[in-house]
Amino acid sequence: MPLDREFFAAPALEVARRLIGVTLAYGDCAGEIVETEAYSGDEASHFVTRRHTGALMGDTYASVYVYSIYGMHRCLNFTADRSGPGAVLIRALRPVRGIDAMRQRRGVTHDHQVASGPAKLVVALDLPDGLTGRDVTDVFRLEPPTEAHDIESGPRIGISKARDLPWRFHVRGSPFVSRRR
DNA sequence: TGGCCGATATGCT
DNA sequence: GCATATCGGCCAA
Repeated sequence: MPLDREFFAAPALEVARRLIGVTLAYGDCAGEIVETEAYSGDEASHFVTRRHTGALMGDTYASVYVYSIYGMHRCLNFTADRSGPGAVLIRALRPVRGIDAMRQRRGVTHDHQVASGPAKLVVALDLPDGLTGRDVTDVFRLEPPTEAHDIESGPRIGISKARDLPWRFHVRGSPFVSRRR
């Protein structure tokens, strides 16, 4: 049974934690989510720093939110929280299906470099423009974990504000997570 | 309308 | 470890 919209109605922190171990499928490709970050109304959140485009975080849950950064990268989020601003950034996947195609699009040889970063996974999955605002469950298929994972949390990566909040989650010891700076 | 900044990735030292 | 590519979104003016 795939996850439904209501999975995303919970606060972003809870959704971020619960997405670890979920298998994300798009087209012929799929990967297990091994790293996420939660954003809500905090100072690092696009709800604050991109008030117009980030309004989606307050207006919706279970919507796709893709943003671009540094002119050349795009990152995938799912909005969350039915009663407040929330989104979860998908930061890394362990490739599961369509691995050859993903390797080729990324121009890498090893599985652990295919989707070990938020912008990398967008390239690996070959996500098109125009997904923002679409219903998550219409675009992706999300299968819940079959096993429990050892989940570690820590500060979010690449932000200058609210660095103290431990809102990043990842599978402890996984070689498929993004590398810390 | 211009200038600044960023939830990044990569390649070089 | 550090520079840098490259541009959308934001706000001040």
